[in-house]
Amino acid sequence: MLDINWIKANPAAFDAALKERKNVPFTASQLIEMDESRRTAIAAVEEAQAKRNALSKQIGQAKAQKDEARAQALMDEVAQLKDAIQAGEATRKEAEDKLRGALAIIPNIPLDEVPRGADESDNVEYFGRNGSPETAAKNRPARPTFSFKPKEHFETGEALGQMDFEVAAKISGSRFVVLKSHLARLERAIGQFMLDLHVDAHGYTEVEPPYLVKDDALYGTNQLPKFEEDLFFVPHGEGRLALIPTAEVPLTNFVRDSILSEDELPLRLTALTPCFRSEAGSAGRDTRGMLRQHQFNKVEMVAITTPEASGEEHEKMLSDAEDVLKQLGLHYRVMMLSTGDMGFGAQKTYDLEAWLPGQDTYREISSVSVCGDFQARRMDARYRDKDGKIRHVHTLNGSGVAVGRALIAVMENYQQEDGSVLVPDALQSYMKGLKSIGARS
RNA sequence: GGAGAGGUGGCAGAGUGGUCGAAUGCACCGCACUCGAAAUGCGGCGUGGGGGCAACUCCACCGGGGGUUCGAAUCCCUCCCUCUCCGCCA
Repeated sequence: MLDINWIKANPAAFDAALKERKNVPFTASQLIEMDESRRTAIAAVEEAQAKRNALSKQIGQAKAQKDEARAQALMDEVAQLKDAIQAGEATRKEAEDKLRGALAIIPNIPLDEVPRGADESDNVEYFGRNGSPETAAKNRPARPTFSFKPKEHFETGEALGQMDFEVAAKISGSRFVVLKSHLARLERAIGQFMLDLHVDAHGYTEVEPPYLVKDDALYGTNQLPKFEEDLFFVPHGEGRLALIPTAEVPLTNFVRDSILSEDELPLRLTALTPCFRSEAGSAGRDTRGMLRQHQFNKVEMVAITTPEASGEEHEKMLSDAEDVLKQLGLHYRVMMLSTGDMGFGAQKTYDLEAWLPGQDTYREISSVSVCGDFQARRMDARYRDKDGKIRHVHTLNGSGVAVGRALIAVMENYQQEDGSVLVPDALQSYMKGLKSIGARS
């Protein structure tokens, strides 16, 4: 949620900044007009309320003095205000709802350094603050070479008899997978390894959050009101709960409706959870394999910071995610998303794309975003700074990383010509020392 | 799921229809005393919004929503949550 006062002060910047973002339904002048109506309505109703309060106070005094005649006269007078107040309040609510509803579907303003562009073809490769293609090549795992034609993960998995889409379809339909045996264990190992890494080496607090959340929480992290069709809901009492599409939802909402003190920041949380997405708009995309599923596991990182610290925290979070891929020996690149490719709530997003030799391409395996105070305004998450001033926090979130996609990357990068898959060094202790997953395992 | 009790400021805890945004204590901030600190004394100390250059002023908020009333923290309805007991249960 953007600040209407900021829009009022910077209408041209608002219109210019959101030009590159998709589906921005309002101009600054429209929003400013809504705000004018809102404030007019507030002024009207508050004037009537002030009058009513003053008269009511006099009634109390008159009654205390046993002056019933005067009390009655005042009561008659104030009774006439009642309709005006009720009507005024309705007008006010309508005006406020209209403005809030409009602001709720307006995406965040990209930071200046974000490349302007229409879609992912305008994304720009990123090598770090002081990085270059050379330093990146030196510091990241190299792209593997193969003496045979590498297979896609589902070919390998099905040949191993440990990845089963048919059984999954029987049980749950399309976009589900069943993992078995050592591949199931490898999936578990990857998740445990990543979670441990963020907790032990990167300073995050491990969290086991609820997987079912309320609409309010979804609103706070931007899934509602605009992206309802991407979610799974279950009925609950008179209402409903949603299955989390990402642990970002429960973790970020930790700070909803609260005023933190500055020395509690930064707050760094991580969780390994299943994620549930209906993938409503992606019919026909990535239908083969387990790249795009209705359910997958993911390790999520969330950070809550001061406005001053969020930029640096974003770089840290990126490097925390990169560390996972480095330790797993997976070749990757980092893309800074263009304005047209960024998510709704982001000010700036880095995507980590792992090299998938079976697909002969890079695929997104992590997305790390800084949201500024956009979510904080929606959640009313604030902190008291050193001078006692209350300000909105900044929020960041990033995958660290998607477990299912990491499994794909491991399977494709560590595959052998005989169809077996080597276990990366970092995972062997999680696999009881197992070094290779073969057909007989 | 049933019965009962409760939800008030950072915390504890008064307040059952009018001058209550709310006593008191703790915590916190400033000042005085002190070499310094403690103790003590004095003062300050909620959030959001409207108006105003400002001083300031008005409105709303006592779990959420709705209602009664000239007037609601206080009365009524409803929902949520917490606690105790019972039932069920991984």
